[in-house]
Amino acid sequence: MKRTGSKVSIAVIRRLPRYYRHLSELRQQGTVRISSSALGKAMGLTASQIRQDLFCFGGFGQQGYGYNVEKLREEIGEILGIDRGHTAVVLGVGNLGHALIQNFKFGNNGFNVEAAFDINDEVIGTTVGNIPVYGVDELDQFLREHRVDIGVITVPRSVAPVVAQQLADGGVRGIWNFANVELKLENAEDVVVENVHFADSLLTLSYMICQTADDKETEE
Amino acid sequence: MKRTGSKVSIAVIRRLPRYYRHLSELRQQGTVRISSSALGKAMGLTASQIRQDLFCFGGFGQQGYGYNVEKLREEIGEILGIDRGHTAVVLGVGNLGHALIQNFKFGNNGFNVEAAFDINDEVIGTTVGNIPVYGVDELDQFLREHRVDIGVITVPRSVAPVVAQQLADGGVRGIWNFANVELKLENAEDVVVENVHFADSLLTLSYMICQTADDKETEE
DNA sequence: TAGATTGTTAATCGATTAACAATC
DNA sequence: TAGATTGTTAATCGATTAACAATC
Repeated sequence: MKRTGSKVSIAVIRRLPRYYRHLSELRQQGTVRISSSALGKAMGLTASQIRQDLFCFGGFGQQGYGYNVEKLREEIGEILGIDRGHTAVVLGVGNLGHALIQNFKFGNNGFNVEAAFDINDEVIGTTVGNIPVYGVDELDQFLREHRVDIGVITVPRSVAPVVAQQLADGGVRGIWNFANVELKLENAEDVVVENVHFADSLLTLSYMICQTADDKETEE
Repeated sequence: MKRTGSKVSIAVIRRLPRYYRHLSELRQQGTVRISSSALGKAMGLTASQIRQDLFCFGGFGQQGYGYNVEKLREEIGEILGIDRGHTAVVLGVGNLGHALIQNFKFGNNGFNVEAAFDINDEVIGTTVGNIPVYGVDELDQFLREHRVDIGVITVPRSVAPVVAQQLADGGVRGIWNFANVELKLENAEDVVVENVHFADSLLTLSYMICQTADDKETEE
């Protein structure tokens, strides 16, 4: 089990959810065991890298056999903290907040959404997919009365920093940020911010399609 | 200008949109010039890395002065292809498709959304934020009649592969994929897929908040 | 047992950082 | 000119790949 406290690189960490997803698919297909080379081929990674990645956490395979899909999936899920009963609140019930609450499977990733908050009187007091919507003025009190692990920020970028600080002060441990700003938090050393920057993603795609077009022209 | 055809690493490319965003903010604040060290401090990068990154494209600074914010922003924008008049179509007008069309500023990133497609008769024929919604059965014809650079996939994961293949066959150059599947395209060597995996992002955050919690316990 | 495949160390490769001459 | 800061090469660091003994 060797839960080494020593740093595992962020590159490895960001591959874990992909492993988890692929293993979940394999499990659904009824695959019982898989070798590092087979998994690598399916995911576009080298067998070596997969073994090295898993070795960071102790290695969950068996020589001559490979990895048990079900077991490896569970182990990775545990590493990612899917079994910890994390809780979340959503800040901003606009189009994106709505979309996340209604379509995104928080439960599959070990999170339970406890409440949502907005400033718009038209949505306050309603529920979205069984989640109650409160006014932002009730946020501080809610955070005092409930253990909330993360806040999901889907408010406009202008108010995002304020809401983020409020969440951090209220004791959340992480912020999942969909607003297109780099959040800078005060007195919040331990609060982790994970950004989802749509624009960055789209611009990367923009660059890459230009490249393929250019390559064709110069035929290199 | 030295537009070297030689490979620029993906790590560098993925930093370019961040540079662009920060430079846009600086410009709005009225900042005229900035040094690599000042920009580095603001972005959490080393000055060396910034100069090295920009050097990949020829370097846009001036010794003893630094970088002109406006000019550097424009240069990076050009590298990213923001000025190329890219076009997009959105596949799936559910909550997420709606959110993207109405809230995400495609225009700021050099994209114009030409149309959206869905299977639901209730939305077909309507418009969302001035974008007409057609039936998916009209997609092939639309792609034949219009130059569409990218397709934005916000359909359920079960139908995503089919739609993606249709887009690729129809000649798009990129796919911006929000469905939680790894797309495998046939006969589409040049089609670039950029994934936005919400689950991967959330699970990474989940891991990281577990870490900070564990660190505290073991007080290392 | 023989074959397969991992765990784990070593070698390689690439990306980041450091250094400094060039030059504005 | 003197000071500042880049462009650019060299050094370092870290991540990926290769190799192979361990072992199921």
